[in-house]
Order: sequence, then structure tokens, then C-alpha cells
Amino acid sequence: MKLQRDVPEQFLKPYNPQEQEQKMLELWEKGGFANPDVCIEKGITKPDAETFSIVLPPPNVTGVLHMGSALMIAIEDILVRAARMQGKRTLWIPGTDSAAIATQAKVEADIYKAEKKTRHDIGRENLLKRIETFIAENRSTIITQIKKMGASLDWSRYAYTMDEKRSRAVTEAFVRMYEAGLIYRGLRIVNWDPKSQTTVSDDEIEYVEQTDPLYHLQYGPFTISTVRPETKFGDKYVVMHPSDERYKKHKHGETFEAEWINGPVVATVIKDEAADMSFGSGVMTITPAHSGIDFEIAQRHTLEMERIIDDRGLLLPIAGEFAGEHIKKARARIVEKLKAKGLVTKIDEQYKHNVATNYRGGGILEPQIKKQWFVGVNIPFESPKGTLTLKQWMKAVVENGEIKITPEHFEKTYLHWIENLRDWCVSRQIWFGHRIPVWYRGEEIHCGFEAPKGGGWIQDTDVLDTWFSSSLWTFSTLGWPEKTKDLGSYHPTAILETGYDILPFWVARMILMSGFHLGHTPFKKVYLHGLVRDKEGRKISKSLGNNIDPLDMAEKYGMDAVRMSLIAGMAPGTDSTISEEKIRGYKHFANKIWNIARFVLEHTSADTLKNDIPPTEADKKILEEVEILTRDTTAHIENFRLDLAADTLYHFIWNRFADELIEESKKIFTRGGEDATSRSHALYAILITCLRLLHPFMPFVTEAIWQKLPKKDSELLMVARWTTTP
RNA sequence: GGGCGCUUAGCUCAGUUGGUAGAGCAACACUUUUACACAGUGAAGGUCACAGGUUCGAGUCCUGUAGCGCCCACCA
Repeated sequence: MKLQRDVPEQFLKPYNPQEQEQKMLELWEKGGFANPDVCIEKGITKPDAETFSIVLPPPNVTGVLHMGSALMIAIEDILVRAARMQGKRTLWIPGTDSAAIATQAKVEADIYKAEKKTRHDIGRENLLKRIETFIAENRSTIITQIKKMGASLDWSRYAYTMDEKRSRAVTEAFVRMYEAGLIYRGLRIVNWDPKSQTTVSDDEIEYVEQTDPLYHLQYGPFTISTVRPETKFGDKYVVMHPSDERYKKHKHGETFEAEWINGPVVATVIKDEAADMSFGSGVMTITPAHSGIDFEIAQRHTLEMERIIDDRGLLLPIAGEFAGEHIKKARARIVEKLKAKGLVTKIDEQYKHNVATNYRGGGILEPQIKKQWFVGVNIPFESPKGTLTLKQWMKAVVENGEIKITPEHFEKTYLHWIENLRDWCVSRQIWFGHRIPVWYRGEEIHCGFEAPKGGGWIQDTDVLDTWFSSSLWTFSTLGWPEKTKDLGSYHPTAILETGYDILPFWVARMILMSGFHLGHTPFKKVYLHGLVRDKEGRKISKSLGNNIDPLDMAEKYGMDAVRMSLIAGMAPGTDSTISEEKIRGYKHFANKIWNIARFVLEHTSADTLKNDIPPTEADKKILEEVEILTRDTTAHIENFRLDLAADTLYHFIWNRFADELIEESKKIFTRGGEDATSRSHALYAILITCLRLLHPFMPFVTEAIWQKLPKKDSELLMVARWTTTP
């Protein structure tokens, strides 16, 4: 058979991603098919088709794309593109997050560096203005980068956690939960950072190992031990385990007198299982105002709680002669005094223990009792499943299979987390974020959208935990609390895809919020991906210098190669590795398909494809193989085994299609005749199918080839049908 | 301390309900044959962590041991 001369010229060179990618992006944008309304309008999707909706876990508005987010986008785009091609009404909603703590910290640090001023120096209003400016200057980066990845997001529905609609949703959610009694204000022990003057959520604690002396002190008839003598001024309870044989003769509630730092005190014996019999003497004194465990013990037995340390870390008057001193400095002097009084029985100099620090800024945390806002997880509310607590709801929807988590073993992690779940502290003492919609006037409290009429009302100065707004995301992005069409069509979303590391923080809390506000789940499925590591299996971090920038790599090897190398070898929920060599490997693959297309097009043309001839027996068999390939790939995608789908396609295309089918076709074409015609039809059909199936994974190269095909059922591969014979 | 995982080729990892061990990369030899050298052909490479058990049959199921990792809690 004679070579066709009408092969597009571009195929005569190796595949050049830089040349094609921008063109494809423009083509897709012009089509507008990421918007399901456009798909319906243009007759691509049926108006009553099954929906497939998914929210993009919103990246930080001022962030930059890294391999982790690239993986997430690749996975979601594959699911979305496949669903769209399968005829579903497909919506993928983009958005960004304000990441309040991180953003404020960054701006504060910048200001301090340039002007040596703290936020207290410049004031709330000014700081917020500076943050807004900072966000305005940096917000486009991440959006541009996401677009470059080829993500088929519907940007007409873009949402930002701090925009007007989302802010409205946050306030509405807070007010409704307050009115239902699920949000309350309470005194609780919180992690207070004296350095930055804010509370820190449990998730933001970083434990740092430290070596300090452990002092063993005589306390009445008991020996207690502590690394922090400076907190011990108010101690008047000794706690021991109820079944500790050594202290059998001491009854719960009995009192005794003990000589202590600033003179004699009357102490009470408390029996509580929190005491560890194997630690030291098995007896401890407690400081309820400055220790979580102690606070809980005190609560159980309704003991007095007295503050010893103020918000700045200075000792209060209870410390007597030490009052006003900073705890750090006071310790040595207090130890001296205890020694002088003969109360120090022993010192372990090299005692290793963990100190809680603020992972941003590193300040050592000092637990304090503060008034905070909480979402009560054990308070009943009326749900479609009857009267339930939030905790019971969150447990039920996963246990009864309304929400399926993949990989399955994370269901255990989730349920275990729910078991240990305590009330969620949602107030934060920072300035950037959604302000708590509560006003005070003396003892009066008002929760609503604005201050009540009449003067003297002062709004709560705290803002909400950033996860509060994030947990409304599946429905706030669809227009809630308005009863929008989108909300009706696309909620619950089909699937939530995110990293396993935020399963508790985000996934669980979305289930909570959706349960209360909508009475159903926010999604039907949860798919969790793993972390991206370097080829040595190390976490990617700036300090290790092993960061591989996805956009640099795309520049060098093409975005398809980057996407494919993230997906291949990535089993659900398992950490995967990335390396430049791997990316290069998939660039070769893109080139392979390119050359396959060239070969096929050299042996077909619009003219030859017109003749509808029956395939030979051999070709029939080959076409059956392609059907199996389609079935396998579709099944793998449905099971979220994108790695297997990618592998299957890779091997079929390279080892079967290229190495075998094309090789044997050369002889057939040399002989010519009907067999050759049949074969050229078959190869063309295989190419078409491979392009369709591979498109979600490698959208650019497949679309670029598609654009040059002489015969196809759709102008854009992006909205071509998933399975069909032309 | 509680929970969840992992251990398969030099490296990174697949291995779906048990049925004679797989891929990519790396390394080796050969080949410039007009789709592609960003290639092809071929060869090499493994006591599936270890020890028991169930089974006709175990990488796969069960029990235990060792090593590694992650999450949660946090020791006064």
C-alpha cells in the first residue's frame, strides 16, 4: 500500500507538549463544556442524565501548586472527564480557601520583618486590610496553575471561603446551630499560646521532646513529682488510683495538712483512675487551670480550679512573693525555696518529656481556662433518622454504608476518631476569618446576622475555626442556604476525593454539617489518596530540598507525563513516589501514542474510511480485544483503581497495539488487498478507542491527535462519547 | 499507651473471589528494519520478612514473632 501523503505535518516530528498544550487549553475553554449547563444546551448531555458532582478540595488562595495538589487534581480530573464522556451531567466545582491562620501568620510575619510591628501595634482594621491586599496580589497564581494542569473545572461556579455567599452560609449555619442548641459557649481548658496571644486547636499542636529535671517533692505524707514546680502554688488535691494498694488506707475525700511553698495548706485525697500507678509514687497533685487532664479530673469531682498563670505567662498573686514573675524565670527560685524548706526529696536531672508547642511560631503552650464556642457533638437534634446526636449521625452514615470510604480500612480510622470525638472548639483568637455572629451587652447575648437594635452591643472578637467554613463546602458552593437548582441537582455530591491526612478534620466535619443542615450526607463516596513522596520514599519538603515542582516538570516533559506519572503506581490510600525519571518515562509514552497515530494515519485517510467493509476474522478478534480493554478500563475507574486503569492502557497501547498489532500490520499492508483495507479500518478503530480511554489520563496529547483525525463523532475528544463505534 | 497499615526483582510498587510469581525504572547483550532510538529484539534478575496453622494447593486466609511507617492520646 502506498503511503498517504496527507498525514498532518505535525506528526513528522516527535510529540512536543509545549507546542500543543496551550492550544488544547484554549480549545477546551472556548467549548465551555466544563459547565454542565453548556453540555445540556449543546445536546451533549441529556437534561435528565445521572449527575456526577464533586468539589475540588479548596487549596489555599495564596498557595502554589505542589505535587500533592497536582495528584489530587489529576485524580479528580480523570474521574470528571470519564464521567462527562460517559454522558453524565458532570460538575466539578473549583474554589479556594482563606486558610485563616496560615494567611494571617504569613502577613504578620511580613509586616514584622519590614516594619518591626505586631498586629497589636497596627490594629485589627489595618491588619485585615493588609491581608486583603496580600490575597488580592497572590490569588491568581494557584488558579492559573490549576488551569494549566488541564483541570476541567467549571470556573463559572468558582467559590472562595470568604466571598459574600460563603460568608452568608457560615453565619446562617452558626445561627441555626445556636438556635438548635448545638452551639454553646463554655469554659473549657484550651491550648493558649502566650507568645502569639491566641488559642491553638489540638490539630495545631506540635509536641517537642525536651529534657528537664524532674523534681520529687514531699507533699504531706506523699511524694509527688513534677517538672513544673512553678504551677504548684494552688495544689490542694492529691490524686491516686482507686485500686492502688499502697494508699488503701487513704479514703477519698479525707483531708490532711501539708507544708507547701508558701506555707501550710489543707489538701484533699481524690481517687481517680486517671492516676498512673506506675509513674513515680503513683500520687500526683493537680493544677486544673493549667492542664487538660487535671481539668478533667477536677470536673469529674467538681473541685475548685484556680488560675496560677496569666495570659502572658506571669505568675498571679497566689504565688505570693513570686507573683508577677515570668514562669520561666521563677522556676529556679521556686526550686531553691523548696530545697531550703527540705521539700525536695530527689531530682532526676535528665527527664525526657514532650512539650506542646504551637506548630506555627513554636511558642510553648500554656493550657488556660477560657470561654470558647463549641459545637456539641453529644447534644440531640432532629434528623431524618430520628433524634440523634451529631456523633451518632456521623457514626451511623458510615456504618450503614450510606457513605463508602475507599480504601475500606479508613472506615476504621474514621470510626475510631468518632469514638474519641469531643466537642469541637470553633472559636479562634485571630482576626482574619469569619467573625463569630454573636453580640454581647452585659449579661445579654444575641446571635444573628447583625447587632440588635439599641446601643451598647459589642460583637465577639473571635473568628471561627477555618474548618467551620470548609465543612459547609459541598453545599455552600452550590448556593445554600438558598434553595438553588444546583443544590437540588448536585447535592449530595457523587464523591469526595482528598488526602487521607484530612479525613478527621475535614471529611468527618462535612458529614456533621451536612447531616445537621440538610439531613443527608454531603457525598456518597469518599476516595482517599496517599501522600506523594520522593523516590527515596521521603516526604517532600522544602527543608529536604527534594521538592519537584509539577509545573517545572510539565515544562520539561509535558503535563500529560506529569499527570500519568502521578497516577501510575498510586494505589488508593497508599503513599506513592515521584521522580524525574518516572516522568520522563511517560513523556516517552506520549510520544509513542503520537507515533502510533502517525502510522495509523499514514495508512488511512478519509477516503478509505468511507468504504464500509466487513473486517477479516483476525481483525474481528482484535476488535474484541479492544472491547475487553474498554470494559477493564471502565471497571478500574469505577473502582477507583486509576493506577490499574493507567497500567492497563499503557500496556495495551505500547506492548499490544504498537509492538504487535502495528508490526504485523506492516506485512499486511505490504501485501495489500482487502486484508489491508480491513486492517487499516481496525487500526483506526483501535486508535479511536485508545484515545477515548486514555483521554482522562493524558488529555493533551490525546486531544491534539483527535483534532487531526479525518473521521470522528465529536469535534472535541473532551466530550466524545466514552464507548461507541464510529 | 490506643488504633491503622506495611515487609514481593537492585529501586519504586502491582498482584481483584486461594490455582505454576508481574510491571516500570535501572543494569546487560544485540539491532540503526521508513510510526517512534523519546525505538525494537533477547537474556538476566525473587525461599513473596520469619515461624506455625487451615487447604489437594497459600504472596493471597488464620495465629504468633521481628523490623518499619503513619494516625490519635499524652505521662504528672
